[in-house]
Amino acid sequence: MDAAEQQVRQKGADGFSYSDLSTAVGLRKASIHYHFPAKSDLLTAIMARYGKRVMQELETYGDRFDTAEQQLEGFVAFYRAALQQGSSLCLCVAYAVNADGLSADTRQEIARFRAEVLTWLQHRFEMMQTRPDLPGGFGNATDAAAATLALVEGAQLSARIAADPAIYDQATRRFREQLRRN
Amino acid sequence: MDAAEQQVRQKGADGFSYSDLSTAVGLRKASIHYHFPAKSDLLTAIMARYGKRVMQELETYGDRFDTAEQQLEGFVAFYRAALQQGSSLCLCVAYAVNADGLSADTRQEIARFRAEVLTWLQHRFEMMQTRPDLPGGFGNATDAAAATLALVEGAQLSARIAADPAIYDQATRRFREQLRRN
DNA sequence: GTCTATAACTCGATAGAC
DNA sequence: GTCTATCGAGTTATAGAC
Repeated sequence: MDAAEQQVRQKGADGFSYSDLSTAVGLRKASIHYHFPAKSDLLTAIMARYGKRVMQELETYGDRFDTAEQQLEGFVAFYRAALQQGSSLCLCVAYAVNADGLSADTRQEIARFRAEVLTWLQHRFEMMQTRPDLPGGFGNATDAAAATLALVEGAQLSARIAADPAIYDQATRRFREQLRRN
Repeated sequence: MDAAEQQVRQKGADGFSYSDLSTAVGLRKASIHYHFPAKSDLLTAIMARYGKRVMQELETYGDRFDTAEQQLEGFVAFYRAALQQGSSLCLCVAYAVNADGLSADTRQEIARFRAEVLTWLQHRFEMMQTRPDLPGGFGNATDAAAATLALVEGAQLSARIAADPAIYDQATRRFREQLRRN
């Protein structure tokens, strides 16, 4: 599953085959079909595991960072780390383009993960709203959550197309500065 | 090429075949190969035509809108219109996921287009900077341009995954309000 | 320019031995 | 659980008649 996740995030759901995976893990195609009979089973399993892992990571930010601003900074940094050398994307971004070619199960897993991330983001923006003395207003918390997720995912895409992770930093700089100003 | 562009924006570069295209345009596969010998030729031609068309559209905004703010609002609306029913993406977003599977020519065409769009955006933010009396500061113009492109492309992705164009409006609302406040 | 026909290959998936 | 072998379908691309 590690190998499969890597392949999806680098080349998309349609961009790798059981044959590619076979050489990557040193097993034959048929052996992989034993564990994941259909490719959609594999794609769904990867997405479920990915979502669980990411949310577990985000939940630790409450302990590791004092303020909502720092937690949001951590969020931006986490998506930056996912870029690696500029070749890897967040899994649901990698899935997005071929969305209608995915199974209903996979799509549902994607939707569930995105809803959880949006809720997480929204809570952080709500925490900031309870302190109206702060300079950097981010407006409605739900809108701010949607905008933030779009920004980091769009920044990942930009960095990927340019094959330059620094593009991610550039696209998110303004937002990060706004957090620090608070 | 209209049919091919539509297919790419709906299903990605790897998500359609000459066979699909064949039924869409009422010609046989071999006839399409006559015009575009290799698929990469077709993908490059589509990207070049798309980039030219979009930039021509953006250039008209100077006449149609008085202020930089209005032109940027037009930009956000243009990317919203590209979404259609939530099924269609900006062409370079559709290309992005499978970026390393594309030919060097296609990648170069994508890079050229993105550079032109970023320059266009940057100029609008620079126009706004010359009026420091305005409330909504967008910071460094180059950063703002990168952030804006990332935002609208990320918003397209979010709307697409959710199969709901309204998500695009939500993710871009804050930015549009900031423009109107100027 | 468009067609039929087909080459050469890869895809996801299965059968059955071990 | 992993293997060899293979099926049927789909893929890009080409040859050659019209």
